[in-house]
Amino acid sequence: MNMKLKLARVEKNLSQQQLADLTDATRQTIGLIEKGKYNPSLNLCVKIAKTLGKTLDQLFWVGVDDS
Amino acid sequence: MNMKLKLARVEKNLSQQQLADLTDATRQTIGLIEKGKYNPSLNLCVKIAKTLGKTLDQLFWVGVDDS
DNA sequence: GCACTATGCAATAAATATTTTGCATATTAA
DNA sequence: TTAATATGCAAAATATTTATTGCATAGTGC
Repeated sequence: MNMKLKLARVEKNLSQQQLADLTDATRQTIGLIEKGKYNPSLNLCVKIAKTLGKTLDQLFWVGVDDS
Repeated sequence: MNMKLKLARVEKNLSQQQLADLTDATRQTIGLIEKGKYNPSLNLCVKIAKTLGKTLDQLFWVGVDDS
């Protein structure tokens, strides 16, 4: 479950469908990534991060300072 | 051409083959990623970054402060 | 109740990452 | 010269992401 991604999306008031449209993906793909069900490509990760105003690390890196 | 990745690997004195072994990938995959020829999965990016002691952003993010 | 949006889940198809194998060149060391 | 390492390139096979489609449920507002 990628909480950081879900939180960043909700903070921007975007639905899964809207984020999918903005990143040339589908709703299913976004949903599965948020659920941690798979393993997106780097390009898609970058698109998502830029769309949400975050970096790769902020959305997809398991940092040492995670609680 | 992913220079940041190549530089980080060479700084660690690793061959493409050695990095591939450490990340459960193949030499070809590492070579193609360094050449910018494709689009690795997030999991592989994370493995590579951890192996090289870097973060995703340091290897795969096109930062605003790139010269 | 009824329409509408948001999300989850699942099967199939399509696209593409990754592996496997082999051969090529350049470099370095014995 | 010969052996060994490092890298590039390419074709075919495999694995996995991603798209497509459809149906289900919960919530909201009319």
